[in-house]
Amino acid sequence: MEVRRTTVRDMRRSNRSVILTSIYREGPLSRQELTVRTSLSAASVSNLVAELITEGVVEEAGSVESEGGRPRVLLRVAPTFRYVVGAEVGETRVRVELFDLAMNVLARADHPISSPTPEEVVKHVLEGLSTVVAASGVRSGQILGLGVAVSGVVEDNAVVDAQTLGWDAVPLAAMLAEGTDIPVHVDNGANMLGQAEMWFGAGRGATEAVVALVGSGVGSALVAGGSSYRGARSSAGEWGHMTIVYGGRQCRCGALGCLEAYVGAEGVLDRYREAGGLVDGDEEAAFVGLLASDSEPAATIVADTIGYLAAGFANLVNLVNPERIVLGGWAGLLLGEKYLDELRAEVGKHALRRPYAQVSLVLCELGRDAVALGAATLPVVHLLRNGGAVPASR
Amino acid sequence: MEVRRTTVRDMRRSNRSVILTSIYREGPLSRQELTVRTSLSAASVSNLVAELITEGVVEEAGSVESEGGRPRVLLRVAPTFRYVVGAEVGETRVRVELFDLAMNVLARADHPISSPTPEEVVKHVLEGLSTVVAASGVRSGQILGLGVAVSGVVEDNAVVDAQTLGWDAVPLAAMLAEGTDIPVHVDNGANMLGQAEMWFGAGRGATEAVVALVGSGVGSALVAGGSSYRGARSSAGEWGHMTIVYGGRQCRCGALGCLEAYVGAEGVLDRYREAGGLVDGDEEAAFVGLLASDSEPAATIVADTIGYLAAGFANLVNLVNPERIVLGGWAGLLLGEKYLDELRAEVGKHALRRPYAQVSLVLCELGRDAVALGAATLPVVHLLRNGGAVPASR
DNA sequence: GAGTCTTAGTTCACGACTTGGAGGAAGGGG
DNA sequence: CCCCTTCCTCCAAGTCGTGAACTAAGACTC
Repeated sequence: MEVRRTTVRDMRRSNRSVILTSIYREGPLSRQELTVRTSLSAASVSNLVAELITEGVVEEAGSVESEGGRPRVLLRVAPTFRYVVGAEVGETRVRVELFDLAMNVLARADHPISSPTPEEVVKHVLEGLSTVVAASGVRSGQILGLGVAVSGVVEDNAVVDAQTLGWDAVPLAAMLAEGTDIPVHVDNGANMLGQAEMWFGAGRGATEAVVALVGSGVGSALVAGGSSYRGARSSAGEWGHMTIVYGGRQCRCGALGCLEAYVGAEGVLDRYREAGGLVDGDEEAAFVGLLASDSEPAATIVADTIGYLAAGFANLVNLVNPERIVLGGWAGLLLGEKYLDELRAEVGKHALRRPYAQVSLVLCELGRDAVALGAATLPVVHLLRNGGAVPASR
Repeated sequence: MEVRRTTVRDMRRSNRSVILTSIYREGPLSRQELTVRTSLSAASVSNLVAELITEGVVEEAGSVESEGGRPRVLLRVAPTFRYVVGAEVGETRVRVELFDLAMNVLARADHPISSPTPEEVVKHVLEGLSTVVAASGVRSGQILGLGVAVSGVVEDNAVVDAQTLGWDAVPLAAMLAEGTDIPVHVDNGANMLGQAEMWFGAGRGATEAVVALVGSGVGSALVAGGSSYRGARSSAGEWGHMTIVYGGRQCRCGALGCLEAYVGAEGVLDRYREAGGLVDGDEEAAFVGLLASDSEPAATIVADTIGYLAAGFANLVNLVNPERIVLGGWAGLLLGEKYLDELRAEVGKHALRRPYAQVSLVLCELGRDAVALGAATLPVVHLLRNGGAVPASR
């Protein structure tokens, strides 16, 4: 129950946002189609669109024949109106990518990092930013914002606690802002990958969904009402540390029986090793080996993993009743590519009939490099929400 | 990312709603306080309040001295502007209560029911409605709406699937609407109890919360952003059938290892019985007996129950990061009254440090009779959302 | 190739809205 | 009785979406 006043200005902004969002999300549209979709009057659509065109946010893009009369003029968000930058901060590298508003990659920069201290990361992100700006030839005033994805809990768009990086209350947004004039947004990596899948991948069209990521660790992004759910203090979605075997295996979080300890790649390989399986090479190679093996212990471990993972999904299905679950993460994809049907069937054994019948389980479509893409959508979300108004500064 | 146009009429309605909601939820307020809270201009507050007073929704309620100048006139929602009715449909009885807008009970009617067929329930709800209307002397045109709480999944405010009642796709709202002119709202019982706790009980002030109900079965109401989260098709919150012991005890839902099979009163007593405990009397008496017993098996069972329940809470804490968990349900209250501290400590063992530090675990304050109260808030929510505009009909 | 039909988009007067500022109302203090 | 402070209301100004009338732009007809 939100309580916010509305002024006549808010109305204008809101309607600009409605129009701009429709054009952006639902491809080129004519004014006439906009009046239908938004239920605004033709007069208002015309008026608002004219304003957006004057400002350069929207442009005409050919026309399409109508049903016998004057052709409809198609409108799209001008891809080169502004540009956005997305950065992915991993444990071993920083990747920075620059996109136009149609989310075409115009430039990319990767930096390996040795020790992921905040200072190091800030330095590499800023260097990457300079690199992609220079490489793309985009003037920095044309850049709408920099979205940064970090694997940790991000509160208030700014402060990061990341156990894997050893960070505690790092004011990353503020640190980055010291080195650039471009507006900075920071968010959690899993949420950003989820965001990318929801906008451009397997989540398109869904409003209630879960993007489940299974890699070495296990996490998820919850999507409620079309946008990511953050909980009270931004740490919602910690699906990997859900207790699934009470009193079971020790998890690296310290608790017993977490889902991650059973279906995270590390946990799976540990179980395989204990069952007498042969684990060699790096984690990913070993995981592939496990899936390829037709030995008896391998089959058991894989079957068990599917069972545990299905129970984890079922818990999501029961608790949040999503319309779609999108499985991703490198281990999740490897498993899913081979055993998606088994997984679906197994979820049915653990979930309640009704919500199970309403959910579809699908695989991520974008691959694991979409994190920077997701991060780059942060400034775009901002733009759409503001109805295309860009900060007056600079 | 919602897309809805805004007109100048919406603006008015929205601002009326903001003012009315503030007055309703934050007690008597003066116009001056309203300008501060809503950030509307004094002129608009005055204008809107005048309108609300003319219509009778709001009334002046004394004045309070200001800081040296003209005293502030307090405003409140007129308790007798309209009335609301809440109904609780249980397996063995139907309870109907009539409230004024201040949620004082003016009349109550209970009907035992033998076989909870839809027809029977509809009949008893309508009879209860007549009874409370007659007993209270309220004209039926003054009744804003009838909220009905059913223990089952309620889609679109209307259609009910309830396994415990043996109902499948029962159009309860439509059936009730045939027997009365009063607008009917139907929702899930757990959500309604949660709603009551959020507005008038242990949930006040929280916006991200979970109301966990432990009785013979186990369920919950998820609250996100101040209102109940329903998921894709209204069945969110099925916390009881979360797998918590993979491959564990058989649950009545058919799956293995559900939380309900361990912490639902029925499951607890089954475990007690298997451990050699003495279970007699009805379920509730037996449960009280278990808690009162100082035998060795009883102590073990209770300790285990606390452990399982804590793991269930921890899963909620990790996944949805609530600021508050409110424990209710008759068994939950019995357990909580005696072992709340142990429960809190145990949750810490299963949950991640960060979200655990952000959540508070408290007991329900309203008792189990608050379901009808919660149901009666449905029409009130409607009224507040519409800014006090009542349907013109009748 | 002029006229006509159909659909798309635009212009404009109108009513509804919020707002800032001026002014009135209501109490206390000298 | 006057002045001060604070709360509240009235009014002119500015903004916005809307419906109706109007223009634009193709296709179709004869």
